[in-house]
Amino acid sequence: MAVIGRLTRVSNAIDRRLANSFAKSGIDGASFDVLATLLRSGAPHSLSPAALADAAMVTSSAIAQRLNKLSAEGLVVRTRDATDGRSIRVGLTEKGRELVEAAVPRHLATEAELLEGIEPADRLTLIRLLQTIDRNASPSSLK
Amino acid sequence: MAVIGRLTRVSNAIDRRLANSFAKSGIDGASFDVLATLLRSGAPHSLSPAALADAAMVTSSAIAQRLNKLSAEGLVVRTRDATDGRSIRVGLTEKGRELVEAAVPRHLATEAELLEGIEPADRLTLIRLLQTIDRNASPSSLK
DNA sequence: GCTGATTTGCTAAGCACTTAGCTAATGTAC
DNA sequence: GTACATTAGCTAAGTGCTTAGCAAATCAGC
Repeated sequence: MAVIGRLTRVSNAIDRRLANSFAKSGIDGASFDVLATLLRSGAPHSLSPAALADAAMVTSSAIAQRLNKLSAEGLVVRTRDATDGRSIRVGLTEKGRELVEAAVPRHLATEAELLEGIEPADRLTLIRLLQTIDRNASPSSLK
Repeated sequence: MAVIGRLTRVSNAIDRRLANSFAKSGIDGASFDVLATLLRSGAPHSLSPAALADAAMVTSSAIAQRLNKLSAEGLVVRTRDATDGRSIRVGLTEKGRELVEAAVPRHLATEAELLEGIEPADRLTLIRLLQTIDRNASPSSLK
């Protein structure tokens, strides 16, 4: 048994492994998360802080702090939205784009290493089981 | 695909669910971790901070801070080890024992809920796959 | 078109962890 | 038996998250 404990443990191990991979790209996991989300969004590589918070599954406050850091490093720029004065557009700078484009392949390689020795069929099984747990963990009626 | 991302996501969902369960017992996850480890250790329910850090997979510094909190709440007591002046024995107080004994059944029930709808055979498969990823994540030669 | 409610993003404060570095007790080499 | 290294636990400082709460812009009802 001890499924839940093991899952948590593996998640922590994965975190450490990925952090190690990101460090080699001169970045941290939270920053990569933001930059990669912007990159994936396609041209013009800009999203609102709210959209970034949603994608990262953290609070908008956490995103504001990540953006402060990334902005100070010159990896993203914040510009006011022309059509809605409340909104902000977060865009990748040239430097930010180059950094994340270099980090992505290394990250994918690390993820591939983590799944080495697991057959495609088993990967699908794993996804199915995780989905079940996810549903159990987030019941609409949270007691 | 996206196995790794999903695993991290599920782990976070589990954390939130367990935190919700612990809250109903008037405790937090980190505190429960310490108290339950002491309870599991059997009579006289006392371990060293180093042993607790090992079990919780956090630094000894983190354990020292958890113990400061638990001690202030009267749930554990620190006593010097008679045979080794450097060592400390962390023991459960009566209050701490009662609290954790009340929290355990609720915690087990929550874990059971999380695994609802997963057959015993699938649980074994899940454990096997997680073990593989764990091994991949912690290679002796961490590059 | 004005007023109150909502949306958006932010800062401040609190929390639990980490790393760095400290003190005190014990072990080891000679 | 003295000097150096090691072990055990701790505090201090830094990090990145959370919740609480703020200010500014927009929306909705009348």
